[in-house]
Amino acid sequence: MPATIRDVARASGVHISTVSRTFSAPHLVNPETRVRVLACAEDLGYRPNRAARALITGRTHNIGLIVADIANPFFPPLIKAAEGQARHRDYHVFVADTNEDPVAEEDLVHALAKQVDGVLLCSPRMSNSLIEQVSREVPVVVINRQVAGLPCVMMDVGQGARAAIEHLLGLGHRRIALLGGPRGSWTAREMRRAATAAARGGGAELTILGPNQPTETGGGALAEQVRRSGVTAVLAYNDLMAIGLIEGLDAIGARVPHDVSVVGVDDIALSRLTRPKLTTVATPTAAAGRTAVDMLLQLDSDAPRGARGRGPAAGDRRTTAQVMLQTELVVRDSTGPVPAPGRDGTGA
Amino acid sequence: MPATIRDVARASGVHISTVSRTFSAPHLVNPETRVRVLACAEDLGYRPNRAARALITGRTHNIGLIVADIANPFFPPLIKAAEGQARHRDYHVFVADTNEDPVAEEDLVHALAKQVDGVLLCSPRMSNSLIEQVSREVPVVVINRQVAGLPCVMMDVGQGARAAIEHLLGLGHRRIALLGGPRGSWTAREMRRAATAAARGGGAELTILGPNQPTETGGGALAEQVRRSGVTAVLAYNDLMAIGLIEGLDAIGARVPHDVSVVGVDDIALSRLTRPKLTTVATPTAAAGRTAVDMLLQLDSDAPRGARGRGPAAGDRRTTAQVMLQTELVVRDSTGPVPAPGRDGTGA
DNA sequence: CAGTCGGCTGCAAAGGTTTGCAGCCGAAGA
DNA sequence: TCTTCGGCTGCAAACCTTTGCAGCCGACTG
Repeated sequence: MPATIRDVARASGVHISTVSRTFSAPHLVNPETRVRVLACAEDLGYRPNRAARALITGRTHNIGLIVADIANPFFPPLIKAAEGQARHRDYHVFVADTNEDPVAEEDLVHALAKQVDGVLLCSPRMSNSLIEQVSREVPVVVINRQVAGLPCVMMDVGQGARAAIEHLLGLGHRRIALLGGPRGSWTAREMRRAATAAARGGGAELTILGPNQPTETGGGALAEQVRRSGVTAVLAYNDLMAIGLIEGLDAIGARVPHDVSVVGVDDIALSRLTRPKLTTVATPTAAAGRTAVDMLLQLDSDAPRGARGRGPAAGDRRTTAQVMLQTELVVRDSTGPVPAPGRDGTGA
Repeated sequence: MPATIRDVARASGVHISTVSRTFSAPHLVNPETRVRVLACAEDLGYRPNRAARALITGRTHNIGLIVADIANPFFPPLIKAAEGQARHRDYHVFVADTNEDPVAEEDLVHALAKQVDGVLLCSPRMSNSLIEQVSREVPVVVINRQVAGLPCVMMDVGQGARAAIEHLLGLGHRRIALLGGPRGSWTAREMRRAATAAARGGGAELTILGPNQPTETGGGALAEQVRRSGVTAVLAYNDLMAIGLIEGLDAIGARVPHDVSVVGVDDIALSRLTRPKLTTVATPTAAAGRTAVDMLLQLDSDAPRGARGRGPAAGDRRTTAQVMLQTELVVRDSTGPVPAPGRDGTGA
């Protein structure tokens, strides 16, 4: 039923190769012929079959986007931006969700490999060595993680954490907790390192709680512990945890920011809607998505993996860009001056 | 570089057709041969090329999922569920975002058509007739809209709206506003119809405000109008609008639920996190995603669009299931008894 | 011993497209 | 008039797989 190149050729009285060229190399065909062919194609509703094209050109014009959890509000803006950018360049995007499972992640890359020109690995849970390994099978751009020798786009959460800690120091806080993220998270490590340094530099004591589930529940579960620890401020791994924590604290009678100040990370849409509005480190997720797509597409417009193309030549280590995107502290209502000493936040 | 079926054939000393059968019809090949082939395949890291396979079988094992706005918190759970279900059945999912643009929507279907076995049209903005038209090009399942003759999965927002209105009536409200959704939305129409009927049945007066942008901003913009209209309760098109409205009301000094009760629709994750927690009509979005995928896959396992398959035979109107999923009113903190008469909500 | 049958495998066409190569035609140059 | 050349177009191979058909072989039946 769907019109093929052959139908168009027959209808317009030319050879199929001419039709092909009309679409893929218009300058090689006589303008008159071209318009005729285009007219017939339009008429028949012909659209080149990308699968067949991919078979011979070696490019599918598809990319894969693998994330840990689509429903985590951090990802949708990134997915949206990446998809938009990709389509703008005439690429389609497979989106896949690993449910935070490193094994699923690896399987997914393999399953997708033959069907895409490259894969965006977003906040991967795999080990670095595994990432390097799969990157030999299909071009990869890593988001939210640094992997030596591979193109990466990261957000400077280190700087963000520092800014957050300094903000808290400025408000007089000297006992601060860091709610750690999930095990194996590059972001979590970076935050810890930067926060520790900043706290030390400011003469504050930093308590690290975690690793934890990077969810609202994960944050809520820590309320008791935060309360008991006697800290007056908290930097959470992400907004979800921060919000969960605020809920949890509220449930046990500690008010934010009066008794405890809380800072999140990501600036998800939600953080503007909770009460109190969340002070947070804004990460440029949309920009990250766009940048990563650009890098991936750049990457494989360089690499001619034509039909008979062999693997990367020896010494072919491409210039693997690593981009660090800036973050920004957004001060809202969940942080305030340190409570007067002697009060323990019980409100008594 | 990637191993082809030929490499495996050579390595295991059989013809390529035997290798092919080893994967696609194992029972046709001698067990001994089979294990040998499988071993070689494993060895060479061979994976069948789905594009080449699609070329001849006519099935891509891909589906398309088209949504209006990935970043709208209503969609991610649906996307996640659909993707999970699809992958569970060995299908991959293209996700595309139309930015609420009907034209982009149509283009997208066409662009994807050749590359997928079917498309999920989620809360489409196209006209019904256009949907029918594109459905002749590629199998389609429509989510959140009823289109005659096409498989659809809908959520019973009518019932939900009724339940919400009755809940408000039960609290004593007699002047209620409905914040309408975007123009052309089936859901918006259903809600309006059901809400009107329910209000009339309960002897209440229903004011309809809209159509509106189905966003937080859209809701916030209506705060003034709601306040002036003198209603004591509001049913919003969705949670985002409800939350925006609550924010807006708060900004002009009207408290929820003390002065005005607000009900949303969707029960997005966010609605549990705002203060006050939102009373809302929960829609089974994940179930909708899964169901739609099942229907789509069922659909084209019926239709043998084999290599030489022609279009649907005359009188081939398949039994096009239309599924209506139940909704449920979740009562939280944004609704309360009608304010004492004589007070106008100014707090005076 | 001839014939039949079943299980397994090989053969080759087909699916829709791209692309290097060769050929055609007309025009320009000698 | 004969070459040369450039601009278009046709030819056919190639990409990787599936699948109907036919062939092979050994065993069983009569």
